Amino acid sequence: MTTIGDIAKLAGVAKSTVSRYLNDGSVSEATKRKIQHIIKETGYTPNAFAQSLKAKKTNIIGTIVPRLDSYASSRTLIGIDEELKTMNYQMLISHSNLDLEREIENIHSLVTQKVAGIILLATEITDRHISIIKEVDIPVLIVGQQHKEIHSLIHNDYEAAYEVGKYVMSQGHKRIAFLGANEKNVAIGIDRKEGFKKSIEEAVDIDVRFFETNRNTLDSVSIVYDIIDTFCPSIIVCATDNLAIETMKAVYSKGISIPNDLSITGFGGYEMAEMIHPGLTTAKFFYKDAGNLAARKMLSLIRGEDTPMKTVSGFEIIYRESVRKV
Amino acid sequence: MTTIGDIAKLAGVAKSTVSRYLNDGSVSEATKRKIQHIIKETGYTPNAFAQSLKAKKTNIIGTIVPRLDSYASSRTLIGIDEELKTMNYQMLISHSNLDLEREIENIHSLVTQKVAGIILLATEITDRHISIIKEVDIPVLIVGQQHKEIHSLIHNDYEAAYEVGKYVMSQGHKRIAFLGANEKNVAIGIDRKEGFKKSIEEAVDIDVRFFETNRNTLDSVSIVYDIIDTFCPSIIVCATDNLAIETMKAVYSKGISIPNDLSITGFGGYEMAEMIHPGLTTAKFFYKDAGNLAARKMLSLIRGEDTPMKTVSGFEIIYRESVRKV
DNA sequence: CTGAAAGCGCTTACAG
DNA sequence: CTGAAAGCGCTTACAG
Repeated sequence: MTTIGDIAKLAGVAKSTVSRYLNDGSVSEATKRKIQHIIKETGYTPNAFAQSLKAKKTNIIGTIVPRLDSYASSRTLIGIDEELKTMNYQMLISHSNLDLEREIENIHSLVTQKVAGIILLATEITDRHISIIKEVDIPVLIVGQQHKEIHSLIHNDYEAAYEVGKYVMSQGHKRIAFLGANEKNVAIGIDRKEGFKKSIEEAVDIDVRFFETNRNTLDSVSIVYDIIDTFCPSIIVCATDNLAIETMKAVYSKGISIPNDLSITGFGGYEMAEMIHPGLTTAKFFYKDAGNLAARKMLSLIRGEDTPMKTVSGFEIIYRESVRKV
Repeated sequence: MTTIGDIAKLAGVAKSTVSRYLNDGSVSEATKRKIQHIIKETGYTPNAFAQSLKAKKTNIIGTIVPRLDSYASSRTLIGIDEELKTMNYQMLISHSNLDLEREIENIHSLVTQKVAGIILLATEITDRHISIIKEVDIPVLIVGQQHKEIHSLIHNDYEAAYEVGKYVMSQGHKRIAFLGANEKNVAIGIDRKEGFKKSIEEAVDIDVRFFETNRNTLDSVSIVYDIIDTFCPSIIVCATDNLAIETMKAVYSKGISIPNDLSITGFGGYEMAEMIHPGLTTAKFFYKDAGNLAARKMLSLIRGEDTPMKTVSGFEIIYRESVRKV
């Protein structure tokens, strides 16, 4: 292992000069070239531990992800990683397994590891989150949820749901079931529902009913059976793509055809929404782009630049075959 | 930030004693209690950089993942992380984005970061992989592929494919299409095909044809149309679940019904295979368990224990509605 | 622009 | 069982 001392000796300069070359760079052109050459030759890379020990900061951004096996999370992480790399930062992932307790522990342990900042892919923001985030002295950015006291990056759940609602009505649907998710997840459980509600506000002559699951996926098919038996809608608007795909399955199992007898929509724009048959009409969010954005926002937070508390990432409605015009 | 020096002062002992308490622990009961108490009170956690700088090793296991947004990868990572935590190790993920060049760079950069070992979720093992893995002086474990010169953990692709083949024939299928994946991925492209071939060796009166895509998913629907038009099988055995799901879609688009007119099977046991309609018959691999196993295997490699070069993780055939008895 | 020196928070022989 | 001291590989005032 070559150290900064070896480089210095080979270049005939002091360690501090090599260090300066590596950092601020107030070094003469001649020595610069000499050092550069030697570093290339030896394949020297600075010891990150020594750097961090001395500099008391790292170029590591910690991320906390509730579920590694979720399309939205993975895509967001890919976006964060991609952007961080270009800025010479590194991403460290910690997995909370949907456990809010563990999420808080993870914040602590990332702080102990002296990460430069934390990006939390959030599901639910509790008071304990708020207080620990404020108490910690590195920037924390939440993605997917918002809170007025914390920097956040959200998807435009509200607008997306509004557009979905408008589209559904434009297709002539009058008996509409909205299958929502648990309200503890504000973005998915509440914002999507409220955006949808807004869209039907001025509609006349329609019948809308709201249903809710305990999670972002189906707890049991019985809720779908219930919706069909008691309400008999022409369309079910589901709050997530996974929910929509599971609903489709439950619908089929009753011998009902999609979209001929019943239409379905989702939210998310997961890869699967396109792969299945019929293709799922959905509001697509740009998870990877949001990840890029989050990384950039984190960097400006670290640099102490003036950064808006809330950033909103876009969406696009994808029209596929799961919705029929009535 | 409290340091080991603060603890020492408060406890009235030397730093080395505190350090000893933290490590080997040859400390008297009395001082042990004293130190323990102070550590608890101050919430002291050792500075990981200083530790690593001095000890020249870390308790970090680097993982290299080709795609973060793949079910198999995510579940494996969850398994690795889970197990590593119980052994007081930490997982560091680096993403290669399916780029073999980057995979090799990642190995280098993990080594630079002094990780204790590397787990590579492999897709393709090239000669350059072999040589860099041998040249590096920390243990490297590949998961998902095998190579006789490297420690590996594989899924039982061969046996699983054999069982799938046997099952398909037990259901009376005689015109069978096998839709394989790119052979560069040996586990998926070759082992699954060979296992399947083995199962049909002694079958009489059947007609089997082999097709191949360039990736693990469908490049275009035309290959499915081709299979149907030129061969007209009663079942298509697909080398991955994603391939099977996309094939189902292509099949539907021709107005063909599954499984009435055509049966489909996959490999993987992805969450989606269950969520779609009809449910996909598939060989399920235990990705999370494999991750657990990989972590344990890595630890015994680090400890220099005697470890078999190759470990094989199990599988289970899941029977769902996508296959019909003819 | 450059170098000598101190120090970041630990660990590890060594001596007692 | 315990402590003093050296040193891991860097960075950063300070002085020139």
